[in-house]
Amino acid sequence: MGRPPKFSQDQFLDSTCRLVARHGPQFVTVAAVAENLGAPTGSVYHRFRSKEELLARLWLRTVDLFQEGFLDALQNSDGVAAALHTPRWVRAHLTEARVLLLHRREEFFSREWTDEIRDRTERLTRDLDAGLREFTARTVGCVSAASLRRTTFVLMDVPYAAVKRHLEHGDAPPDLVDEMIESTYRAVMGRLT
Amino acid sequence: MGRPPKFSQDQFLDSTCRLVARHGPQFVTVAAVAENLGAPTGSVYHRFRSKEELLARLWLRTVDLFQEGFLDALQNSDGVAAALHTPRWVRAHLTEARVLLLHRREEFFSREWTDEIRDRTERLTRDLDAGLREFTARTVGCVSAASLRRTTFVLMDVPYAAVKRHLEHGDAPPDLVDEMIESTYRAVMGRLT
DNA sequence: GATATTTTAGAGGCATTATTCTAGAATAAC
DNA sequence: GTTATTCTAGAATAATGCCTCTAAAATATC
Repeated sequence: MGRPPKFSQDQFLDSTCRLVARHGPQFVTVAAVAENLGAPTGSVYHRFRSKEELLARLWLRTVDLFQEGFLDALQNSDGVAAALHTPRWVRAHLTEARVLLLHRREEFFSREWTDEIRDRTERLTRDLDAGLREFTARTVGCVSAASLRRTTFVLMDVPYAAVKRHLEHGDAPPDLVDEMIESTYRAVMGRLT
Repeated sequence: MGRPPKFSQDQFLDSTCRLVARHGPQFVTVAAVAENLGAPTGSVYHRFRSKEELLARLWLRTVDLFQEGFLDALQNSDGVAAALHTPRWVRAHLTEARVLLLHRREEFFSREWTDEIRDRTERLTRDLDAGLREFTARTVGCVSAASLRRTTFVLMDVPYAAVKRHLEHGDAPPDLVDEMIESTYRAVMGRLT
């Protein structure tokens, strides 16, 4: 009952996503988010308590989207496929990729000021950590600090580095990127794979 | 002649550097920069036309500091040494490294609004580009788009990625980082070195 | 159709923070 | 010592942008 909503929570998140991808979080204003959607500024506050909550939810939604596929690849494929998940995901989600990979979490929200936001954040880092540990144990054998650092490097840091330069230009990463990621993977992980 | 300055331009830049390293550019206020130095806020405007100029000059000064050593290594050492310049520089300049490597240029200034700022920015990118091209020509032989991308990857992207995770925690990068950078270098550059 | 509820719509208040302004202090040149 | 100059000192001003508030609109329930 009541007047049916014209603008959903997701629509505001989509609008924010576009603006963040284009200009970065610091240049996003509540007025711009609303205008980009043709909504009045006040309507934003019917869906989100504050600008910070809006940005936090955009961040969490985007990490969710990325991480789900990554963890799946980590469990059900070999290491190379998991390492290549990043460039593939980026090609399929250019806008979201710019949001996720060109900015740090602190640009979106500084403290967790709700139980829900805090829980979701913690769950994401815990799941990622667990996935990496499980993969390391299965692939390398031991989960020393060094071996964990090594798998994190080849599965996350290097793919991120390879893709970043292209995202900054607004381009999709070329095939060469996949090739370099794979070479790096084999070099650092050695004969273990 | 005139009253001798109590606070120099560099002192304001140092103060800004500390604050940016700790909290990021978006949380730096002119009042905080001045207070951090024990200066009145108005004095900032005796040295800089605006907050944006202050941040722009900090960025340029920091890039200068990094790039000088990097280009030197690129010309006078082998590729591995050039790739290892990043972790070494980071260890020697932890605060400046957090400024340079945890933030993008756009967080400091968006447009070049002075001839001087524009010229310095352009010179920096031109010098870097020239250095990378020269190195690629000398080491690989040809300077195709692919070979240039490859050298950029192993000399800049990978070292940056390897170091970033540690900088976020405020730690100096461990030796393992150098080892991974070197492995990656040899793997991607192949037998050419 | 009356009422309760939820939303649109957008103007206005309010807080933060960049910038300017005035007064006075410190120094060099004469 | 006087003057011109440059700076400190910090209060006053102005702009930006988050958030709130009131009015009206749209719908479900009775």
